Amino acid sequence: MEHKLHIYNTLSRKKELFVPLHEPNVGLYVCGPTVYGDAHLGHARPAITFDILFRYMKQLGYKVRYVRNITDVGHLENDADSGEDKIAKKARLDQLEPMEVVQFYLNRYHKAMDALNVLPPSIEPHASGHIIEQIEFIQKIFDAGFAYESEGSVYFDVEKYNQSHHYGKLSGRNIDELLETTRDLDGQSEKRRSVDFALWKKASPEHILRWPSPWSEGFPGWHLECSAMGTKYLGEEFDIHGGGMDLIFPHHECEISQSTAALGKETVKYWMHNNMITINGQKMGKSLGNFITLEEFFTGNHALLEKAYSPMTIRFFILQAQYRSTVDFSNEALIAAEKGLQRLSEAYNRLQKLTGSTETTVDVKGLLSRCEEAMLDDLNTPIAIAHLFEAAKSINTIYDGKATINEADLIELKNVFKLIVEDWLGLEMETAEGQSNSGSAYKAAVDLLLEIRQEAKANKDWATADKIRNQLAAAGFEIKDGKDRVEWSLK
RNA sequence: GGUUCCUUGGCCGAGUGGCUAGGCACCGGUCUGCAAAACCGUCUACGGCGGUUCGAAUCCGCCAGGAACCUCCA
Repeated sequence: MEHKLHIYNTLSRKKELFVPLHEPNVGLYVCGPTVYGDAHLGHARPAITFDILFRYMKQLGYKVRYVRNITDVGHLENDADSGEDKIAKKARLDQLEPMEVVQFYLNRYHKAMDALNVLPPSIEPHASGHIIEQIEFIQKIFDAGFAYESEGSVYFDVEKYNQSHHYGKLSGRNIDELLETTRDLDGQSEKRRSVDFALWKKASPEHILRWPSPWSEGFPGWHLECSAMGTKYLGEEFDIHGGGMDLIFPHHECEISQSTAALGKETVKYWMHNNMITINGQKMGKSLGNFITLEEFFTGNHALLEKAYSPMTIRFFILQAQYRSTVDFSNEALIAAEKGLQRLSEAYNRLQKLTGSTETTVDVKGLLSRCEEAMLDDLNTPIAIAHLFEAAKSINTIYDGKATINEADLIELKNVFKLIVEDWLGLEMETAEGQSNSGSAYKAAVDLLLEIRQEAKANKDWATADKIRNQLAAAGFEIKDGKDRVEWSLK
C-alpha cells in the first residue's frame, strides 16, 4: 500500500510508520464500554477517535476487522460491597436480571453511537459470552507457569513474569516502584504480592453472575476478556489495540503480560490511546461524578449545559482537537464548534449550487492532498478541518461572485469536499432547503412564500415582507437575504 | 510520595529550530428598506528565568502552575 500513515505507538512513545502484519488486512481491537450506565461525553472520545481510524484505514484500501468489546462481567466495585460485580449490583438494586440491565444500556449506547455517526464495529463480543475462552486462556497462563491458585481464585504472578519479561513496558513503570505504591485491597492476603492481579475470582455467596471453572464457581478477572477476545477474533498477533489513556495502567499492561505469558509472544504491534475529556480541567468520569451523559448533551437537560448540542456538534467538537491531547468541555467551546460546523454546512450547500466558469481563480486544487497529509500524520483531524475552512472561504468567495472556478475543478472540489467531510470525518452536513426527507411540495410552498415576499419588497410593502419573514422565523425557518437571492433553511 | 505528560492571543485549538494554522468572540468595513446571514479587513500569542544557536513557541536546565496514572474508569 502506497502511503505513509504514521500513528503514535504508546509502546515506543513515538510516531511510527504503520505497517500491517498481513496486508491488506488490519486487525483493530478497542476497549469498549462497561454497560451498567449511560454513556457520557468521555465515552464519545475513543468511539469517535477509532471510528476515524477505522474509516480512514478503509479509505487507504485496508480490509479492517474492528473488534470492540462489551464488558458485562468481571468489573469489581470498590466499595463496601467489594467483590460484587458491578452489573450484578445494579441488577439487584433495580430488581432486574443482570442481562436485562446489560441489554438496556447496550441499546442506549448503540443509539448514542448511531447519533454520533460512529460506524458499528465488525464484531462486538460480550465478555459474558466468552467465559470458556477466558478459562482456556487462564489455563494457558497456568501451563506456562505464571499463575497460581489461592482459595479458589487464580492470580497472575507478576514478579515471576518480570524475571523474564518487562512488566511495566507500556506504562513505564517498574515493579519495585509498584510494590511500594500499590494500595492494600480486599483479598490482598490471598495474593503473594500486592502487584499480582486476578485472573479468576471465586464468587462470594451474594454474587449473582458466576460460572463454573476448574478452580471455583466465579468470574474472570477484568483484564482477561480483552486478551481472550482479541486473540480469538484477530489472532495471536494483531496490529492495533486502542482505548483511553486511563486504561494504560493497569489494564493494558496486564493484557500484555497475560498474552505474552500465555502465548509466548507479543500480541499487539501498535498501542493507541486517546486522551481524556476534562471538565473544569479535571477528567470527566464516573469516579468523580462530574460527567454529563451524551443524552443530556443532546437534550440540553443538565445544570451545566446552557443549551442542547446536536450529536454532530459533539462529534465536530471532539474532532477539532487531536486525539492525543486533552479537550476541555465548556459551553463556550461547544457553541464555537456548533457555529464552525454551521459554517462548513453552509459552504457545503453552496458548493452544490455553484456553476462552473472558464477559469479557476481560487486555490482549491490541493485540498485533498493537504487533508491527506494531515490524516496520515497520526490522524490530525484539526488540521484537516482547518483546510476545509479554507476551502469554505473559497466557496463563499465564488458564491459571492468575486472569484470563479472552472467546470473540472468544480466537480473535483465537490467530490473531494464530500469525501473528506462525510467519508473521512463522518460529519453529516445539514442539507440545504431543510432536511432532505421533508418533501418537495413543502419546499415549493416555502419558495412560493419567499417569492411573494420578494414581490412585496419590490413594491416596498415592508409590512408584508416582514410578516412573511417573521412568521417563517417563528415557525423555525432561517431566512438569509443575499445580494440577489434568498436562502432558507430549517433550524 | 513515585511515574508520565501538559502550560500557545478574550475562548477553543494546530504547530517541534527560520516560511507567523484554523474556528469562535470582539472591533471596523461591504451588502441591505431594516435586521439577520454572507463577504472582506483588523487584533501577531506561545507560563517564568537562564542556556544552546546566526536564529527558539519549537532543543537543554531550573522554577511555577496544572493533569493523568499508581484503585473501577474511555
